Amino acid sequence: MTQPFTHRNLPSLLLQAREAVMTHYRPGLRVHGLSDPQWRVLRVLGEHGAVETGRIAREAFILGPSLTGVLTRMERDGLIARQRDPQDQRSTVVEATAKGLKLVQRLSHTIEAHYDWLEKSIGADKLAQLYALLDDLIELEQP
Amino acid sequence: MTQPFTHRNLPSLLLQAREAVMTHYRPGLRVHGLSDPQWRVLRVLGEHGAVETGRIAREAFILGPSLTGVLTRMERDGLIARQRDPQDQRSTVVEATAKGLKLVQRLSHTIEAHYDWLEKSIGADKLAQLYALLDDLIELEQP
DNA sequence: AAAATTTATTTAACATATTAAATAAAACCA
DNA sequence: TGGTTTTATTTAATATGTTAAATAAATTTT
Repeated sequence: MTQPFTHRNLPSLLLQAREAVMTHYRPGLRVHGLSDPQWRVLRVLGEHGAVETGRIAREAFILGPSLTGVLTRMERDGLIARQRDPQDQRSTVVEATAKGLKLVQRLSHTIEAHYDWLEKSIGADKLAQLYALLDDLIELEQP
Repeated sequence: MTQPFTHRNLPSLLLQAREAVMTHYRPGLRVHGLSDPQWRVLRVLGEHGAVETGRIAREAFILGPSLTGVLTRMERDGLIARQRDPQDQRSTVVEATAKGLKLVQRLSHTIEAHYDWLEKSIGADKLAQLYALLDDLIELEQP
C-alpha cells in the first residue's frame, strides 16, 4: 500500500495551522507561567467577570474533568478564586483575582498586536475569508 | 473589563473546526479501539511502510516523549512491531503488523467516504479555498 | 413529602502533551 | 585513536485530555 489517501488531511492541516498561530503568542503566555488552557480560562473571566465552571468549560473548550485540575492549579497560583453559588450549591463560581486580571489586561495587548501582525502577514481579506470558512465548518450539522 | 478583545479568536476557531471534522470520523476510530494519535501513526505507516520513530513523530505531529508511550501501547495491542535499525543502533524502525495494516485499509475507505460527504456539505470549491488558506497560515515565517 | 430524575461538578483510571534531563550510539575532530 | 560533539530516543515530572462512574444538590414526579 503506497498512497491509500487521495485527499488532503484536513484535521492535521487544522492542527498545524493552529500550531503556527500559537507559536507566535505562546511564548508570551509562558513568560507569565501560563499554559494554553489556563489562558483560555483567564480570557473567559476577563470577558465575563464571575462565571460558573460549566460556562467556562463551554467557552474555553475544556472538558469538565480536565477543568477541575486546571482551576485547582490556577487557584494554587493565585490567579483565580472559587466559591459555591449560594443560590445553587451544586454550581461553583470562579472569579479572577487582581493578579489574574492584571495578567489578562497585559496579555490582551500582546494578543491584539499579534492579530495586527497576522492581518498584515496574510492580509485582512484572507483572514476574513478564513473566519467565514471555519464558521462554515463548525456549523456543519453533527449527525 | 467587558470586551478587551476586538478580533475573532483564531486558535479557538481552528480548534473548534478540527473538532467539528473529527466528530464525524472519530467514532469510526473508536469502534476499532484507536485513539487520534494512534490513527495518525497508523496512517503514516500505511503511507510509507517501515518508518523510523523520528519521522513518525514529524509526520504524525507527535512529540518524541509522547510517541514513546503511544508506540508502547500500540505494540501491546498488536498493531505495530518495533526493532532497532541494524545500520544505526540509535534509531528504531516501526512497522505495522498484519492486523494494523488491515485496520488502515478498512479505515481509509471510511475516511475517503467522509471527505466525499464533506465536499458535498460545504462544497469542493470552499474546501479547496480552505486548504489554500490553511497552507498560507502554516507557511507564515516563524520569527 | 418521599422517591425518582436531572443537573453540576468531582473522582478515578488511563492516555497523551510538554519540558528538561538522561542515555546511548554515531559522527566529528584534534 | 581518544575525546568531544551531535543525533535518536527514552525517562522523569508535571499538566491536560478522555470516558465512565461517583457525589451531591436541585428539580420533577407520584
